[in-house]
Amino acid sequence: MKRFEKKATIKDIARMGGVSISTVSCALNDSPKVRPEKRDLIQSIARQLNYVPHDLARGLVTGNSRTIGLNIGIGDNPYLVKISDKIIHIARENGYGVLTSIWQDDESRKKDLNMFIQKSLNGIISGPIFGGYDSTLENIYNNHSIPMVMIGNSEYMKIPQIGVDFRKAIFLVTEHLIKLGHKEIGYLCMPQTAADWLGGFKDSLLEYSVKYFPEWCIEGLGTLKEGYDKMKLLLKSASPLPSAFVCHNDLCACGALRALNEAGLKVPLDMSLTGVDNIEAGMYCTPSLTTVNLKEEDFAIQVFNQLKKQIEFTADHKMMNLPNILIEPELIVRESTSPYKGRKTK
Amino acid sequence: MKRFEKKATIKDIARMGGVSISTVSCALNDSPKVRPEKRDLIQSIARQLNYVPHDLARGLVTGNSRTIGLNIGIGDNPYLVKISDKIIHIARENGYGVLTSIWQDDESRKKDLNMFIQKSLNGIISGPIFGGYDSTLENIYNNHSIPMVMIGNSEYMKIPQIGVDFRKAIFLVTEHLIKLGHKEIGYLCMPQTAADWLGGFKDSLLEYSVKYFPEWCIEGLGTLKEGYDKMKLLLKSASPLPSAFVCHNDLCACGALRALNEAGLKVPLDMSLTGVDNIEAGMYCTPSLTTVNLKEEDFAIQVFNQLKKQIEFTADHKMMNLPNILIEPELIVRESTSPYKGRKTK
DNA sequence: TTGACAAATCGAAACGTTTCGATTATAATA
DNA sequence: TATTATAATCGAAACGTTTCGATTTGTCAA
Repeated sequence: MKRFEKKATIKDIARMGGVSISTVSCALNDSPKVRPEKRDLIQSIARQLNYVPHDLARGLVTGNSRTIGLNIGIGDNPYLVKISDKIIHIARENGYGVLTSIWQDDESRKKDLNMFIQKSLNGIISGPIFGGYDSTLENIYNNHSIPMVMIGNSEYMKIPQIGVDFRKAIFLVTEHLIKLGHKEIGYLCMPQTAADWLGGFKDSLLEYSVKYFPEWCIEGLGTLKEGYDKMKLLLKSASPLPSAFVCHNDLCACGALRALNEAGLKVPLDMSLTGVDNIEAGMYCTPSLTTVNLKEEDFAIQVFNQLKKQIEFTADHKMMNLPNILIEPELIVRESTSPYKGRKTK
Repeated sequence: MKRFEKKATIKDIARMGGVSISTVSCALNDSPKVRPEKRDLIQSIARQLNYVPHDLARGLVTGNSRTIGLNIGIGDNPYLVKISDKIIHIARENGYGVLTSIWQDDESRKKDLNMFIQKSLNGIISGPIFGGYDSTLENIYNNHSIPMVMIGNSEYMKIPQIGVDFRKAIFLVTEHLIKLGHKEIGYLCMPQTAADWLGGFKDSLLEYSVKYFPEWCIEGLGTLKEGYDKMKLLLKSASPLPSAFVCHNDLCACGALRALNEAGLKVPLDMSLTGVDNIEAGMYCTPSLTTVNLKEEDFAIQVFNQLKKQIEFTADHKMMNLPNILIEPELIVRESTSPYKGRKTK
């Protein structure tokens, strides 16, 4: 076939092979109803004509687009990039195309989800949503019979969820610092979800009877810039400084590290520092980051599997109740934390 | 509409409104052929029934899926992630969904491209391909009448390309180092595309009459791990060391930086280091990286625009010859390079 | 040879739209 | 009021498949 020639259809094959359209369809789908010799003949004609099945037509009649939608807010975080990457990969291995949308605000998110509905996707993966209630997503879920899983976790939402036990993650790093002898610990926490993760932080302090200093608990997004900016702010205002600092992810920890370096402070000598996510950058920065492994590969697999289950259930017109899943975090100790050796004054 | 109810179609609206199917179609598409009052009535019925247009059906008849395919090998590189992110964003603003595939090897790549063809996409973006000849892509381009742009550049390929003048990029950083007085410069270069980029390196040396040391020209992929591993190797083998080192991207420069740190060498005092890409991690590591800005935003816009042009041309059955585009790189000097102060011996 | 039964093939409807030519309703003109 | 011209609406075909019930072909036993 040359450029600008019209595509061959099942009809062309039928004409050429002197058989009916339905026979061609069966033959191409390897149905046992068609005689092997005829099947081979038809398939060879198809090959000869450079035939490519027309998924739109097929989808229209079967009601199956063999495509899922991934609607994710990566916000520059390599952890979410990895998860997306992996999901796309697994989906492809399972024969699904992945329509991807990356949202930055709620409005674009809504538009994208509506587009997803129009395209009769087999299912939707959306996230991350940590805590709170997202009406956009829940409306889509309730108003359309479409399989969906949500990345994140929120007790207020009825959509099947795959999340990470962030509370536990924060607990782990905090506990680690406390066990190293630190007693003055700061925390850079997410604005929206402060409550739950902050809970992990406080739990840990409480369990080991360490005092909580609200003035060292700063809100900031999980980006390099925010980690840098907020740490700089802390360095300007606080003296003496906390001897250890918990960042809510590796990315902002790297930013904070930069701010500390600029101020001439050594990590971990002058201040221990921890992240969460176990991104590659945290392994190769100096000092390498103590962090929490959130097993992105496992995560992605679980996400896809839950969606697949739902797709199958829905196809069978069965109702199902999928349990929410929480990925268990795992502490990884590296160079950015060390035993307490006193606090630094500016 | 409740879960598991069948979706409303244009037919339902027609019945309910006591009009014909075609009138409904026109009304929903805001055609001037239908009387305003009737239009509003129909649209309100549509809203009431929670009607969502069926893109598969629409695509089947119009031959337009309003979807493009993005087939990209990001290989962990944040620069390519940014470009993808941006492309997806722009495409959405232009009303296109984006079917995404992330390839790691040529086989999965081929499979994904074939899926793209089946889905009757409006166009395909594929890359990156630097140098050499990729038969998979060119076959798809030649055998199917589908608009396509390629990310990268290769003189052997006939597909419209958007690339970066990497030769120039490498030239710029090398020149910068030479102007700082460095005369013994190493280079971590891409394996496949060594020829062209290496050309930029050699050009620069030649122009300023600086000697080329092939033993310091190491091949390695553009990942953190490779940067780290290869720099470690260099540190083990060479003494005295080069006083400056050019990495073919920021990511492997960060890896190399880590290796230098581990060996107790200070950047830039003991060795100047440069990257390419201007990723965020290079801004926030210590020392921050001297690099080359490849203007990913601009890049993404150009990619989409070229594809769009092609889509429009193809729709009009016009032939067109799009010129290849090369993004002009721009040197960014930061902390990782400093004037020559002698070489380090192990 | 005929009849019966299974296997292979076929025809037609259906999926949900768009679109174009035909038809009908409306308004303007004679 | 009759005639036209124009605007609004409609009917039907088409897009490329799948699928199911109907029909034909083939095989074997009587």
